[in-house]
Amino acid sequence: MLSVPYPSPVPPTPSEQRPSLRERKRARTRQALVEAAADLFTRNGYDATTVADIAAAADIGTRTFFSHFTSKEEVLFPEVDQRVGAAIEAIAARGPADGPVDVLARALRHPAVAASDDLVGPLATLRLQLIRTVPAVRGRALQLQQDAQREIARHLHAAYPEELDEVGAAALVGAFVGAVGGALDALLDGGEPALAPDDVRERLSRAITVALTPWLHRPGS
Amino acid sequence: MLSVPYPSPVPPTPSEQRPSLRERKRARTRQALVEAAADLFTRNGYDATTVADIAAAADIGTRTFFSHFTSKEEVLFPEVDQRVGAAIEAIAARGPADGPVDVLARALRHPAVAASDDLVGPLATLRLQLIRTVPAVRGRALQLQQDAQREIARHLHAAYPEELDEVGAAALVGAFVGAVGGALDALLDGGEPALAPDDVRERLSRAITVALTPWLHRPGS
DNA sequence: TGCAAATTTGCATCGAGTGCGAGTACGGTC
DNA sequence: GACCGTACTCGCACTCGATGCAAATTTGCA
Repeated sequence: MLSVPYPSPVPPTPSEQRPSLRERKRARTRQALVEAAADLFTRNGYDATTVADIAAAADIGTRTFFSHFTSKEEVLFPEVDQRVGAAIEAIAARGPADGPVDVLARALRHPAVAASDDLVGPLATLRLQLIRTVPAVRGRALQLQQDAQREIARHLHAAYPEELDEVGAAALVGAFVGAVGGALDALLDGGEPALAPDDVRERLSRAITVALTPWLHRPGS
Repeated sequence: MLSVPYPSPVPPTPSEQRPSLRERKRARTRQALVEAAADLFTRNGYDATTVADIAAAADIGTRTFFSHFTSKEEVLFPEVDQRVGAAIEAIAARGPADGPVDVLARALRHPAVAASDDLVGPLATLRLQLIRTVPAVRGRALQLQQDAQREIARHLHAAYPEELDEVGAAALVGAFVGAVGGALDALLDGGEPALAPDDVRERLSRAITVALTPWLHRPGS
């Protein structure tokens, strides 16, 4: 549960300062949208909630919603960047004795599958449930996961330029994420539509164990 | 083109006979939509082509499009079922000496990653290009891939009930598909937006080799 | 020939998402 | 503290994907 220092949006980036009033205000609005959306999705369902509803609940013009999020689904994935960042940090913080597999295994323990977990906050449970029930949300989650994979693969290759070429790194990361994702999917399959955070946490841990066992005994590649 | 004496069973799918006139007609219409869509997407681009355009080009009412395909993206994936079917066949046709890994490796050689390849027909190249450039199409492709994974995992578990439990099978399939997908993604990364079928075929083959190498030497799980 | 089921299609409607342009708030300056 | 450039807000009009509904047409079959 590492916290990233500053969100630093797009503007000139006050290279190491407290965000300006304007930025704080914008962040607050954004947060209000996320919370309003979570509340409405929970109470009325995803499809039954319109963007206009969300904006109204956050006391914001409908049009403004789309200046914070490019689509309705996006509001469910507010902190993707930080997750990928955590995985990349894990790669950077590797020990001299660690091989690619070790590093990846450790990286997955923290930020995990990039979109299916994150058991923190009120969004987490809701998000997981919507991923499993709303096609549009699932599609978006899978896209973000793929983006994260690409990013991680790039860094992994950079960390082990001699052992892993770009394709090999991509294959390895894909195998890891695919294995954990598949296992988690199977484990979640039996559960209720709305799973308790602790239950999810437990199952995720089990999924990672199952998925990684084949590797931990013999370093692939 | 031989005609078979028909005992005329039930309306829903004469499961092993020549399709009825109604069904043939419907299939023809469907095919016309696919071809019209492919043509328009190629010439004008995906976003610039509306569903109404497609329907008009196929000389069909706009509303009817949605009785054949549930969404605009769907028209790019007309034969998913057959692909998954091929993979499942490969599992069913396994030899006595084959382990799960062998079977999967063979299954992937034929229908492959379910959505990123299929190098046959005029749709293939176009589809691959659109998957890489249009978010909506990519999202849909990833969903179909995940569905296929689930299905294959279920069958693999059924084929090896003792060696693989459900979660293990899902993890294994996820690892395979993830590895191939990741490798293919990396290999395609350098290429042009529109890749020649032969090029894609060659790269896919290479991706599978790279992805599967770690397993081929020692059966995981 | 005639009826029941399936298909096609037009029409109305909803909601996501975008371009445009005016209004408003903020940041930095003199 | 007033001033101006810039970023953010937000209403309006509009396009397009998608769905419900019901009438018209076609096919299957007795």
